Amino acid sequence: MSATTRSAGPSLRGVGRTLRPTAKVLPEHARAHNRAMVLQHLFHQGPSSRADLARSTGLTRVTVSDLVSVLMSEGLVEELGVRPEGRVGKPATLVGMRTEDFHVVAVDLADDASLRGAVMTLTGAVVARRSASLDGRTGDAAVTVLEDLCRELLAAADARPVVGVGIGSPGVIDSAGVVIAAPNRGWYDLPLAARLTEALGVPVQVANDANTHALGEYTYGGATGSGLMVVTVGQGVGAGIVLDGALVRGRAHAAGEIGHVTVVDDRDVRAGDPEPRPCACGRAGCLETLLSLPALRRATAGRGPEESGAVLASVGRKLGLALAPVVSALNLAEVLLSGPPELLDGPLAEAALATVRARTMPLLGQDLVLRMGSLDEDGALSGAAALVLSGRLGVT
Amino acid sequence: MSATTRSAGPSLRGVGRTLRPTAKVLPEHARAHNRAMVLQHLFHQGPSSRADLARSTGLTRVTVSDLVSVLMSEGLVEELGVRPEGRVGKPATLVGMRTEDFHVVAVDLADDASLRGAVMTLTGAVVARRSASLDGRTGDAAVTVLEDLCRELLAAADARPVVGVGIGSPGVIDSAGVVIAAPNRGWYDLPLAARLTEALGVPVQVANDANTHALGEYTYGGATGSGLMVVTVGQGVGAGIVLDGALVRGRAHAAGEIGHVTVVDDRDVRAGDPEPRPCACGRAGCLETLLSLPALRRATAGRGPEESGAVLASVGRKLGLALAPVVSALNLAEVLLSGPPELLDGPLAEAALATVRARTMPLLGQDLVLRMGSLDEDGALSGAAALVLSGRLGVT
DNA sequence: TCATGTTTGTTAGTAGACCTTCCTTACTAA
DNA sequence: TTAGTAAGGAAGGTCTACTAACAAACATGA
Repeated sequence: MSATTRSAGPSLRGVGRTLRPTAKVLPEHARAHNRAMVLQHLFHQGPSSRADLARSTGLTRVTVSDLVSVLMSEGLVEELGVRPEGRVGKPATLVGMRTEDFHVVAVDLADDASLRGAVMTLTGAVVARRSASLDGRTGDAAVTVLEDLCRELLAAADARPVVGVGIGSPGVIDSAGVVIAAPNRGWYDLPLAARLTEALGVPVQVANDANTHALGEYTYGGATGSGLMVVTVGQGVGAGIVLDGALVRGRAHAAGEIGHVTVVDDRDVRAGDPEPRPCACGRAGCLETLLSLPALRRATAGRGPEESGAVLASVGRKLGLALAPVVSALNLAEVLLSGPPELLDGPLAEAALATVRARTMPLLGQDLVLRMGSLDEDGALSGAAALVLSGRLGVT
Repeated sequence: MSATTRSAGPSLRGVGRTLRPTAKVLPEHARAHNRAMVLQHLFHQGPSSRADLARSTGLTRVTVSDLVSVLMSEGLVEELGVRPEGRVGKPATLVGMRTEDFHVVAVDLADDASLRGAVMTLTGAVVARRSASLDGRTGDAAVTVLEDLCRELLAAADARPVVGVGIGSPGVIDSAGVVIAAPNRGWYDLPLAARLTEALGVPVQVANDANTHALGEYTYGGATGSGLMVVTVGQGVGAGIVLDGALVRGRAHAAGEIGHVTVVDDRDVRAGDPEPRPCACGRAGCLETLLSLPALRRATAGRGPEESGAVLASVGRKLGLALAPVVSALNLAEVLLSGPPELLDGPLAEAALATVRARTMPLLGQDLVLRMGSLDEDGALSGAAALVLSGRLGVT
């Protein structure tokens, strides 16, 4: 060996205290993945032949045929006859996902006063609506209201099979559907998904409402999966982030809580900003004190369009200030705004985009898309439905 | 059916233009995953019995025995005799990863003037060092210098098998090791990994230096994988982010480019900040104009400790300003600083942490760890080595 | 009109990966 | 000495996806 210096190097043993979250993978998991891939293609590309599916997935025709026959035996997929176009060779028999013959129950808990629910097809079309009033109930009583609403919706599903129940709720919620903390509902460490699954006899998925929104935009809105952030503006301000097709959860399942980032401080006041407003979180100057619906309505109330525009633009700049570091750090492809277009889709969005562009590397800001989400007022429900599609069928 | 309204729902067909990046999974991929899991445990927990491995991985003893015998036939693992402690039952025969009998070649391209390289064991101990001077060469000439350095290092590996070559380079680099753009080296769309793999006959992995740093802290430094950000301070400022054990790449492979987030603008000047300095990127007031090593040295030159402390604290506040939205959006667990401790590990880090805490939700900021990285001056090399471990053996 | 080539979907056989079950080995404890 | 326990290996079974080969059904061109 040539002249060398052998140093100790970083210590290694004992590092093991940080247990890495690895899980075994069996062939059957591979099978489940491939099965989900077939469904995914049928869902997004529409009816296809088995040979088409084989080409898109990279699997052989034999394997695809096998997967399709299983899916057909479960009723999830059906044959639709031969493809009309005349091409050379044996005509293809199309198979399609029976998106209209299965239902999903979706519930939106974002509102403090009432729960909104719907029965939807797998494509997100609303088949029936129901709602329930909370009347100030919290804790267990609120769970009972939710459970009753779910039963009502399940009954309204018209005897069609229900794939699952999806619930978007405010608060911090882990990936198993345990509500760690939802102060407005009085829920703490509540295993909501498990409890409702038990009570209803149907698989129930629960996630944060901003996260379900992001999932909904990804699944139904056609947003890019590599770097998507959805900012939801309602009573509060939240965000959901999808990277590489998966939701970002965060260390304490609290990813996306950007509503309480400080955007107005003493220095801003010295530079000309109005005094920071106190926030429900106990501090002052949070993004939520400017960007939430109540704040926006208060700020624009009684003002003409021009004056309102200026106010909204100034809020947009604050949003851009908070977004710029996130866009830079993650190299996001899309930032979507979800909320009333009359407030968000104008000077506010324009100012936000301009601010982000001005404060990030050209390479990052240039191709960034900042626009309104493609989902309408049922966005929250679509998100809850997407949660079920993702959790139960592997379709995103 | 009860009274229902059937609305159109979000359009679905045609969304398919956004092709989801799904890939088929075969049983052999499951095998590779499980094999990596066994190595992972041996690497981090040290020698274990086959039965131990079976318990940790969830696989059966039979399967683990099979995997271990394959790994032994490849020489990566060896039997170490029976476990000394006397317990009930047949004594366990320990197997261990031969971390000292394999080498990794690591090269750090962060410096503009010279390339630093080392031969390391799998645990990150330096066995030999070599370096090469660029003398202003760029483009193909720079690649030649790099290739020669790699050959020298491979020759210095003392006939022990080299698992691979890891290279951390500035610039935007995709996951296949193609340098999309590295202006300082004059590299654009250069398939560096493929070219060197071909030339050297050894698998070569190339990634952004901030990303390799993050990987190094995760692998060797024992940082948590669920929400880690490493900010590297050198000629410029970069960052690497590890979420759920995987590097964040971003839409254009440019994730982590936080050096050019604006942190000083006209408003800050009105509030008392000095004029924003022009940045190499063409704009002004970027984080890099304050936090890069040249900037920090310039700002503290000729000042006493107290005055320097104040300057460093003000830079730390700016860093905290940029970090707060990222910490909030991702609910990060750890932010590590990499660079000279005499500049970073004092008022600067303290001010950064205080600023982040003050500007984020208590739940998010409270448990956040902001500290110096655990890797020493060889951190860049360890990161490049970790890149090889990750890419070639699946060990992180 | 008829042979030819193409594409589809199925059948049969093979290799890989993990499992369950059962056995031997080797030790501790009573 | 006997019983109990744990480690490791051998045999056999199931599941998964692959390759190879083939029949069916069409378009095309001589």
